[in-house]
Amino acid sequence: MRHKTHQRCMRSTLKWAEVLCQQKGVRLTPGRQRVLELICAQREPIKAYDILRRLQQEGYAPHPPTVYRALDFLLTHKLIHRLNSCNAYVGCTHPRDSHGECYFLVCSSCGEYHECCNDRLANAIRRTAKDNRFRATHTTLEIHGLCRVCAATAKASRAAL
Amino acid sequence: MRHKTHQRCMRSTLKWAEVLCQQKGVRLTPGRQRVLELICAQREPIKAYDILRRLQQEGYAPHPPTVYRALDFLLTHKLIHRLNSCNAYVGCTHPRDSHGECYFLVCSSCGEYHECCNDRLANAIRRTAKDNRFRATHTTLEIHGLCRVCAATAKASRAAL
DNA sequence: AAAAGTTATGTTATAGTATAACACAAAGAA
DNA sequence: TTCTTTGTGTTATACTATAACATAACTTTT
Repeated sequence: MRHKTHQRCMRSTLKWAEVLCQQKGVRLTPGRQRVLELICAQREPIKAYDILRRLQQEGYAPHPPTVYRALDFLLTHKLIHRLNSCNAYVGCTHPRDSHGECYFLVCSSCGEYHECCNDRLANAIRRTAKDNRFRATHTTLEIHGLCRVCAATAKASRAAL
Repeated sequence: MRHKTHQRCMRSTLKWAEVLCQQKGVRLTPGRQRVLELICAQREPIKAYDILRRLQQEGYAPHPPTVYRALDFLLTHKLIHRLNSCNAYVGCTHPRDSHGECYFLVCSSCGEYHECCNDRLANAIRRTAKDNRFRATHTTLEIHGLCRVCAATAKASRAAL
């Protein structure tokens, strides 16, 4: 399967954000949009206070609550996700899809993330919940390790020793 | 499948901690042991600063680093786990087992947690990593929702309306 | 037992993450 | 317009975690 490039996904997310907010009758204010842009411009998860610092560099100097409010809004509408294991935020790479749960691969070396919301995981989670008579509402699944590129690099540098 | 009671698991963890540390030649100091006891005495995840407050009530008044060091030690030796989605710590309910990854069910209503480290989940994660040529090292998996008891209660109270 | 080395704890300070509460402003509805 | 709702500004503070350095306790060697 071919993936869209990160850039294309992210342009698409920004475009989609407008459409979605229009549809839902909620407001994608300049502040919210700018936060979404910053998040989407990165291939790596970004932290709330890093967003804050970027905005300050731009001359727009919000306080923490402003940023967290924008994050809450974007999370609510599933335009971004929060990685609990990193205290960081990522742009959703498939914001148009009917949102089930989102699962993530995160590279410990280069920091890149990749959404991996497949049925096998979803089923395993659903069945685990069922076996425990547990009514699942939300799942955090974050797989850390080395992405294919960094794994290859690591292997090469071990071989060179 | 029958589960051991929480209490029994936890007495077992405390006992095992001594044996394990003996085997590994590391020291289960009074402070570390006390932190482990506090964590194991709870059916719910407990937060670092709650541990701190409890210890202060006991007259032993450590500063945050002391508690976090104890937590690090216990995490390292897999006597406890950290729930990233809660910023909280739980006692391991199967500390003797050769430790693969641990996955959790956490009840949003009563707070109880349950480890659910089954092969289906492990396989789904392994295959997802493989499909993405990702070398996984550590996974956070925390399923939130209602445990069987709270789900039943919720259902009953809806019916009563 | 003394000295030296290692591991653990105490202490101070501070970094990093997030929200409560209230005032004000902007946008939409009556 | 006036009212209502929604969003932002601002201050203050709560919560989570660690760096850095001093001291103490335990181990090993002499």
